[in-house]
Amino acid sequence: MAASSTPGPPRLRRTAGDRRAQLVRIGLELLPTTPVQELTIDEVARRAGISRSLLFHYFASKREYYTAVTRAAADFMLDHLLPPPGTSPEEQVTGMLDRYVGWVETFRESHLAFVRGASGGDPWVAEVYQETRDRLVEVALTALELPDDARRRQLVLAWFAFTEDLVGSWADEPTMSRPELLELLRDVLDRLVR
Amino acid sequence: MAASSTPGPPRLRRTAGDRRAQLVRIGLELLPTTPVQELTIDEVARRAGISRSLLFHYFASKREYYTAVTRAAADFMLDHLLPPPGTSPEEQVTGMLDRYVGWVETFRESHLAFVRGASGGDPWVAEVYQETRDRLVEVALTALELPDDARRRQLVLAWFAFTEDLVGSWADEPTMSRPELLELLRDVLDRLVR
DNA sequence: GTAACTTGTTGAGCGTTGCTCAGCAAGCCG
DNA sequence: CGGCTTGCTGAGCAACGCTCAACAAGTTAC
Repeated sequence: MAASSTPGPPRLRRTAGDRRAQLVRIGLELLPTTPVQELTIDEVARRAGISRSLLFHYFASKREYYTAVTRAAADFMLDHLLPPPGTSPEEQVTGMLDRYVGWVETFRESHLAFVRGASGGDPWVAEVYQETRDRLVEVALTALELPDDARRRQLVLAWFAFTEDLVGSWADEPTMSRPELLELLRDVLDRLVR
Repeated sequence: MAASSTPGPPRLRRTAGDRRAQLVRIGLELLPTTPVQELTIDEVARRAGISRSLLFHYFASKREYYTAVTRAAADFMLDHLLPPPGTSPEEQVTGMLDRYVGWVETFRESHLAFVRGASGGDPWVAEVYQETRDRLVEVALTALELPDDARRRQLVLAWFAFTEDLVGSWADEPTMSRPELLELLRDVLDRLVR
């Protein structure tokens, strides 16, 4: 009734790809302020200007939706961190470390949201996160020119946890200079894997 | 109607304290299998053999309930980890480390659930977790006989993240002996705070 | 013993949210 | 024009958090 008397904005019809991309993008925009799993379908649909039902047309469940959002966030981060081709191993390590600190400084909220969402209990999200970390460990060990055994993997992964935590609190309250921080992190890593 | 024809178990009336304790205990039992925030009032009430309404009589909201459960879990862990009075500083440090590794080995699932719930997005739960860690940092720095400045705090907290991660994956796949693990952790901590 | 009072306890019901389904409507082809 | 695909919606269900008025099991006062 209201619809026929108030035509409203002309119904916009998008291609499947466009719509999916838009929905994921909205999820990414909401990430900094909302834990992934607490994104409400209602809110996302409202922002996209579509009905709840349509979202379920593209994502079979809420979980599938926020997993897609998480994956997009992970890919975004990987793109930012992975070393450009053709750099020396040493440059790769220092470069990644530097970019990682920069990343946390710049996308503080988003990064926290990602890390949190990851350990926040949902196995699907955790898996995406684990894949991302595994990928980074692989790249790091290659750049360090060290063999990739189980023990070293564990140590580098734990060092990631250390780094995430330290850079996070350091960004809140800088208790040392940026170069000092980078050197400390690098130093801990070196001692661990050798 | 059904109630009058089927008297069922005689309605048990408990004191307020008993009831609260029972509800928190049920929450703790559910913790290993369920992220705190996903505990459903229905499930808890069903296990306690009471109506949903009664739970809301004791806890004003679901959040208040699972925060109480989290706090109980944190207290439980602190009781286990804190050094007994009258031990030397050195014994305190090694003892806590040893007990912590044992803790993760024994209560693997529960501990993961606690850590996860903590970083899982809810500020209230995160606060309980932060208080717990702060408390541990304080004790650790005292035992190490080192001053308690902002920088050292950050480093010890980050070392906790490192330790949690490493002990967790080590428990899954032991890539070194237990004494080696303890020595490595202690070594990293020593180097960091000195 | 019973009336008054406190308080542990419940059932009915509301609003929100994840999810389903039957069907409308916009573009494309014959 | 008729038929087809497919983006899209509205109504509605089930589960969940939460409220509220009222009941009933103990306890105290007379």
